Amino acid sequence: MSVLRRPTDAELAILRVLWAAGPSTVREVAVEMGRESAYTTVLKLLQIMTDKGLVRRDESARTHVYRAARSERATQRQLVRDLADRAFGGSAARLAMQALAARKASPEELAEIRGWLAEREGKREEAR
Amino acid sequence: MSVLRRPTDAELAILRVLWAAGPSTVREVAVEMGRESAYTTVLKLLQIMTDKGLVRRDESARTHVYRAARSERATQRQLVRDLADRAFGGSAARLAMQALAARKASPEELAEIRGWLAEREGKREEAR
DNA sequence: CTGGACCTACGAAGACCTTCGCAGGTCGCA
DNA sequence: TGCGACCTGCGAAGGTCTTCGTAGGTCCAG
Repeated sequence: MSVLRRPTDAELAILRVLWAAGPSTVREVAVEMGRESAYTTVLKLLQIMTDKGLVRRDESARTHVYRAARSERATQRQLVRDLADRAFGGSAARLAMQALAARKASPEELAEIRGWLAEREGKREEAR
Repeated sequence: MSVLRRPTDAELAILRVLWAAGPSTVREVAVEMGRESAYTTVLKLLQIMTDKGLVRRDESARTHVYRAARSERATQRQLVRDLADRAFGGSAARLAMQALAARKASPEELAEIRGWLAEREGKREEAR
């Protein structure tokens, strides 16, 4: 288990599967990822990720079962923070604005954000 | 000039300097980055980045002058899109929400975002 | 003119990432 | 019992990233 680092691309692809499908075997992950990578590639990656602490392995059965060590949300936050630091001078708010500008958001999503901001505003008012 | 790829960490650190300081020589970039990396490391990176098309080099003088090939904004958008695809199912709006939740934004920033959303809302109304 | 300060180019080392083949063990069914 | 299907662990190849020393050229102050 080495230092905490952000997941690499291939690792993130595997985490996505684990988050969506829950605890899975190597084969399940490999199938879910299509035929893009060989079975042993997925296996190796999962072994490495276990060493890094990105996933946990249940070895009680012969066929091991892997699950993500951190939640999707927590990982997303880490990635966002990381990107904010590397490319937005540490400002997650500026990152958010670029994100909203970069891609059309659905009306539902915009509404959700407005709601979130309103709630936030409410809290600030309370704090006075 | 190879395929289009996202800038690596070290490359991004250099781009940050170029965006902030404008066209610069290797020495200027190296000084700006402190004593963390040797002069020749910065030089090599800038040479590689020139090959990749990330920076442009003016060789008219003996001491070359480098400038970022793409604007900070455009690069930020690329990075945001990339992260949205890799970790947010392609939804930049969900990324934006995580960003707002991940770090406290200043009131000014929140106000700016509200303003932006209001403007957006206005456009939608207009479009009816 | 000559030494020191500077510049670019190059090559190589070492660390990671990603890929996959192969070896060797286990399981279950015909 | 024996064979095929499966599993894990291992090792190595090939790519990228990052680092920096060294070589060789230019410039200018003394």
